Amino acid sequence: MQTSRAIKKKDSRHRILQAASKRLRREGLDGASIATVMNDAGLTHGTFNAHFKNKDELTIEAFKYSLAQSQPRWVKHEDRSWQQRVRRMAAAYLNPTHRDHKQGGCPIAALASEVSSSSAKGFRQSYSDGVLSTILDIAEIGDRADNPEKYDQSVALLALWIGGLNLSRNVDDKLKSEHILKVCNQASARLIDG
Amino acid sequence: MQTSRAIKKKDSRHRILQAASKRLRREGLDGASIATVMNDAGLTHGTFNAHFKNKDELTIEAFKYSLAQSQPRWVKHEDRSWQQRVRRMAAAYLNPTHRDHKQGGCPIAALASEVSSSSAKGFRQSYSDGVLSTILDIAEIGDRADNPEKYDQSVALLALWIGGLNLSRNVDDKLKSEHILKVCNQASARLIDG
DNA sequence: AGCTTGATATGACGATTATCATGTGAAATG
DNA sequence: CATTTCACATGATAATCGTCATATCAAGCT
Repeated sequence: MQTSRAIKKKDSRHRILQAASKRLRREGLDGASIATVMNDAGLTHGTFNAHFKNKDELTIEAFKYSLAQSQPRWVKHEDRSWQQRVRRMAAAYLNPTHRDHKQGGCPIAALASEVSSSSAKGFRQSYSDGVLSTILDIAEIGDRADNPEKYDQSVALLALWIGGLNLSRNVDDKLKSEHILKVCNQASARLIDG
Repeated sequence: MQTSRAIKKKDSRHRILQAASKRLRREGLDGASIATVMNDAGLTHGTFNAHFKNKDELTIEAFKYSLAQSQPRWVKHEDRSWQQRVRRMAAAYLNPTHRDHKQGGCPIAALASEVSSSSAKGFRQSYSDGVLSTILDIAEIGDRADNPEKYDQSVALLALWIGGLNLSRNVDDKLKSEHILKVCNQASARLIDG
């Protein structure tokens, strides 16, 4: 049975994860301090250990949480073709809204250059798993062997998207930033149309 | 005149920048603590202020330093064509050696996802400038107007390279990591050959 | 009702951080 | 050679961090 206390705790954990995933994406691995996250969740910092073993565990869980949240990005639409589908996904990924909402956006892009220097081994593993499953999601296959060509195209697309999104986030000039997004969109189309 | 003291100080500053640029690329913005950097440079942490105003200034200078160091990556070779040149650069960028030597590699890739959350405003500006000048370096032009098509191709290439390098750094499986590099190399070729 | 459980609060701990005031010793100056 | 200058060392400072021991108080159980 779910006692009201258990429900309350589950709800708190959910709020903590929600807050942590936002901070994680917006401010990076070191930015999401426990005190800040707990405060965002409406709790005091000392209660943290009751919900997570330590910060590494929170980081891993928050990453998985945000990855699951951004999963809808890759789900099937009514697309006429895979080419059509990829073009739609590129447009959704490489656009000013996603660029300006890092805290709610793709965690793979948001943490791309921080993972390798993280001391949390489990987090690196989770990120790696996330990348590989995202590639398969883009390709709409369960394994590379199902369609090596599509898999390889998806790898290049994800690389282009992550790189393009981060470049656009880091270029001050608004016009140039949006030009980067546009150009990467076009390059996506060229990569699939062959 | 250069007194021996002035030479010594210049040399110390050089060693600090060298150490900081390595730490910055390997461990990110927060990883390069002053104490660690100064220790790497063979000095004590307290002396830091004699060389730099504060940590933000060090970060900016270290970034510029590493950008200048990796400039040779883009310089002219005896290439038969721009296509040939870009193919050579892609191969030099997207390879296991560069992947495994983050501390000596491209600072744009090493900090790609950390810049936007940095509190150091001057650093974001420097990074932005670095990105834009790198695009021009790849295109071998002085301004986008000189050759808009080449400029746009260079934008997409840089995005693909940064994204691909970071993905390969963050995928645990060695074979899959190297496959990512290979695939992005091929995609580079397709983006230029049209 | 009395007792136990558990979710959260309070507060302290050591470690690490950036910054800065002061001390020291050797190089530069006259 | 006496004095000044300056690169660097030493040590203190306050702030922030992750972690944890203990307290509180309401929910659940007998």
